[in-house]
Amino acid sequence: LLDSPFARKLKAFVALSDDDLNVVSTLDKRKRHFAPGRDMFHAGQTDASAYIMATGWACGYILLPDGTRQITAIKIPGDFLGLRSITSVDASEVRVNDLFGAFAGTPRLAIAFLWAASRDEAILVEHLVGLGRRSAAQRVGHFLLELAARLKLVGLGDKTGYDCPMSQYLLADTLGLSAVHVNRVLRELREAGLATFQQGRVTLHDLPGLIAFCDFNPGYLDHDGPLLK
Amino acid sequence: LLDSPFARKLKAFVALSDDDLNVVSTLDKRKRHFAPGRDMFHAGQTDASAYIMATGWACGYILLPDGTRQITAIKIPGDFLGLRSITSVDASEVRVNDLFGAFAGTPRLAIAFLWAASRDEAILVEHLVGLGRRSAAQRVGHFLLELAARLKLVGLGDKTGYDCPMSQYLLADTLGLSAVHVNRVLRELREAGLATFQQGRVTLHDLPGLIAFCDFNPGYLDHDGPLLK
DNA sequence: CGCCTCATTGACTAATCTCAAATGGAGTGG
DNA sequence: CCACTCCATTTGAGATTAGTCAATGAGGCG
Repeated sequence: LLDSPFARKLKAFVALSDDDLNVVSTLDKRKRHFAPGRDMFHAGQTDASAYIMATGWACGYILLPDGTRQITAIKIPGDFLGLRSITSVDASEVRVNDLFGAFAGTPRLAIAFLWAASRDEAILVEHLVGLGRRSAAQRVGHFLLELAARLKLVGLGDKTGYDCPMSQYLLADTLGLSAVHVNRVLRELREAGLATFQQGRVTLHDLPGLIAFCDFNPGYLDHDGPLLK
Repeated sequence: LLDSPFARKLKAFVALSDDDLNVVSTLDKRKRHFAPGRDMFHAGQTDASAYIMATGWACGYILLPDGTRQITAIKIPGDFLGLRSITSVDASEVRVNDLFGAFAGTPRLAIAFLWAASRDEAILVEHLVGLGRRSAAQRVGHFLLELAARLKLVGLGDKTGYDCPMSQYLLADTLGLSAVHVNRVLRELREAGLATFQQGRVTLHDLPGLIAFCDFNPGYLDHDGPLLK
């Protein structure tokens, strides 16, 4: 339990005592399972619960009246969320009251949560920048690199790459592109020897090259924090 | 003081007692002034202060190595921020410790701050959706409508429109477009009789028409809250 | 006046989307 | 095992959107 993805992530950036970690593990009590494609939350739902992902991937999204979809966040194990599952997801339900209770006794834990929230916002901002000002190829590459870094932090993936359950359609709706164009860009990256996205597996063939190509700066993923904002 | 834009905004969504409002006004003590174009914060700066805007406009932005800029947020009076000023800005500096002190005695105030933070995130998400899935014209119109709603909440603007100090370049960097294209889109909106953006003034000639055209749903600006996330 | 910045417009280019079709694997029922 | 369907991927061709480059005005300001 002390080695859950969530605890792993917090430990990487906020010094937590064994007592703090024990409190974290008590939050992990109420386990729930979600089938692939199932909605964990609905828009506007004011629920007194949230979830910490243990296994699986999930995304948050908005549907527009013309039928298009924009994915607003991709969540992996260790992330805090209220979203929709992509793959089969195991998550711990956390009641708001439990959370406040946990904070009362362990202030460092509150700081860790604030740090995590601040990081989530930084990720959101980085996606905004990508949608606004990066080319399709840079956007795709940047996203693949971000996922690699986030997964590594919770102990997933390896030197060569990582497993990624997203279809090219999901990638398209995440990056504001058409699925057709995502496919073409992936081919470009593959032919340039930078990265491969195939059969549920992302392989980073030329990490330094890809980082240079996308102007990827991981600072936003391991920032100092938490900032107040 | 009880009628500052910030208090006004909070009051609109969270029931605050006179005591709560008095605590709010104590936060407004440390007034500061920022000249147009001046940076109030620098990237990555881990400062123990934040600001509440009283007058003026500000924006947050990221500069990319190729010289382009993406504006990540536009802030108006009543907003909470750490950013850059567009016009001359008056703001109250708030120390983190003061904030925690204020929360300790007035829990409803903490809820109000959480609500405001949650609303800021909803605005960010809506911009993300716009960049990813809306046409240039819808994006521009949607943004003009959002500003109208946000300004109205803090008592700025009127039935016909509002004053807006943004240049078309700033609008372009906010919406992920080129300044030239922003100009063209504004002309379209003008010729369609929907809205005018000229001489620092936004005039909404056909509000229902513009709302329909942009699929503007203000729900994200006055959501129930605060949600946990 | 001379020098800015911002707004405006035209002509052309480039990026991305849409439509359409072909491919290929995974499951399903016979 | 085979035929069939479903879904994701792949590719091509042409249309559309938005960007780039370039030039001209219009207004503010020393």
